[in-house]
Amino acid sequence: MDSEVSDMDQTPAVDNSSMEEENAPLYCICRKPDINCFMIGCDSCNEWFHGHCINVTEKMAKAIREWYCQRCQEMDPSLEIKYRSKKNREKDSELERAEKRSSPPDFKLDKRRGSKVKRSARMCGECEPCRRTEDCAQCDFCKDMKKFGGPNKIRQKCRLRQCVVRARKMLRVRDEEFSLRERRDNIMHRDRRYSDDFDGNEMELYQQYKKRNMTWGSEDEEGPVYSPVRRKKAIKVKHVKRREKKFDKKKESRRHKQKQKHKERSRHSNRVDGRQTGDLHQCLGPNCIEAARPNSKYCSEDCGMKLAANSRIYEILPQRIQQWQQSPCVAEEQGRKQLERIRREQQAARMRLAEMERRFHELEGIIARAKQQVVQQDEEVNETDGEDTDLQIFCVSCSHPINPKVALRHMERCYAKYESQTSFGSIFPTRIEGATRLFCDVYNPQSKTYCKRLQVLCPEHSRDPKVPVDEVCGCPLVRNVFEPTGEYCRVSKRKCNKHYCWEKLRRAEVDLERVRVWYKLDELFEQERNVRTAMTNRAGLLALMLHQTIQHDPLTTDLRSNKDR
DNA sequence: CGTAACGATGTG
DNA sequence: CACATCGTTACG
Repeated sequence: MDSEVSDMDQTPAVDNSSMEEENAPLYCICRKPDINCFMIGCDSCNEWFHGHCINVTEKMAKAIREWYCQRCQEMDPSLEIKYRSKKNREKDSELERAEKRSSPPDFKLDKRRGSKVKRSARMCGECEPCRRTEDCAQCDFCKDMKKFGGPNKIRQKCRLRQCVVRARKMLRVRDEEFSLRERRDNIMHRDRRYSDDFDGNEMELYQQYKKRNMTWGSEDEEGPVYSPVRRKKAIKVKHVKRREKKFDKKKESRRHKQKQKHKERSRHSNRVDGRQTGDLHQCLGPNCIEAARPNSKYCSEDCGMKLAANSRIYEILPQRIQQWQQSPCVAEEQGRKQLERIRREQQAARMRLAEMERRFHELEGIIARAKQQVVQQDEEVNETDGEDTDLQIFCVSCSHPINPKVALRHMERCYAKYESQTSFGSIFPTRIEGATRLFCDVYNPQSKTYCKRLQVLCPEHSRDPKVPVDEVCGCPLVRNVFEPTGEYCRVSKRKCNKHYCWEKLRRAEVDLERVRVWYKLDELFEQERNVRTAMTNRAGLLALMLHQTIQHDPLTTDLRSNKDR
């Protein structure tokens, strides 16, 4: 009997290794998990069987009303497979389909045997948790339930009622709640029971099933029993879509897992090798004759320190320092060059910054002067350039058609409207010394951020000031786009559509450039710091001890000859 | 990989 | 229809 069981275990093992879930519930004579194929349940023992293992097709099952497995029939010869009458077949088939053929084995109340315990894909029906009927009211899942005043967000069965065998591991009782040992014992015990459950002459049965294959007839061109291709064909339609996805994913992850396993294995073996060779050695300490401690090269810490001081610091280090000083350091040279370059760029950036600051003040001057202009009334006549009225413009923000005359004004406002609906912040306030009016920097207590728009351009935190009636536009007029004429637009600011918000835009232009230069400076500073750290760390104690430069004399050693040989 | 959340679905 | 609880998914 024992030998038979082990034989039985071996047969499916061929395939088991490739099945991803070690803990998936096993079914059928083949003791394999639910593999997405058509399955039929025994109405006596409630075990589920893969259709192809026992040569029952989905079509055939339609005609079956009650079905009993080989083993049950042998134990109780009165059990007979019952078929539907042709009349009822059509009617009942829909109903029965759900119960009989669902895969994985769906809910099934064991009414016939009088037991109240359910068996399902997630319930073995026999373990203590499965038999338990009351919720503990203590675990997180219970506390989530409505009846215990919870929000019903988790919606899982009480931890104490999660099946030991089939429930997903994460749902079972948490480790803290049971001592580890206790749990391990439980599981082992239960696993035994389960395989015992199916210990009968399974090999024999299997052979018999195989022999009987012909008697069932094979109308559904059932191929070889273990062909994976055929298995796919038999997947129950209802769940196919979802499950196929899952399958693909699992395949992926399995491949991944194998890789990981391999890595782990090799790492592990390395470690073991290293350890085992150092079994009982003499302490490596200078002049020490004691045995080394296990897992150490020395008999004591003292010896380790002594050796380090003697051989490493007093002997190796001076040599290394000498060696280091003998050859010129290429990296050092490169570092110096980089520093030079960085400094040059910094210089340039500072100049640019100064230039921008000058432009900044210049612009403010221009604006101040412009404000002193007086509004010229007769300009309004010239302003009526009605020749373009049939031209249509669409706002870039809201895409509404707008009058070209007010286009600038509209788009500016429209943009501001949308822009102020979003935030653009950082958790740090700006700290640039000596810079005036750059970032908005308004603090938002909700998101705990400081606004990082340009101050002049931030519609969220600053509104354009209301224009007094008598204010002049004052935009410096130009000829051929770039040549300033020295004159200013003298239309009333409220009416000037040509130069809408010109101060704002000009300021933004300057500020943007200033920000860019600051960024550049920041970047350069970072680079400088990196290069400097690299240079100071070079030829440090640790580096000297860890690395050494081998001096190849170019005259006597030809590196290539070594390789070519 | 575990957790939280939630739609889906079977049950009473 | 409410409830129980499953399977899936987004997320950290």
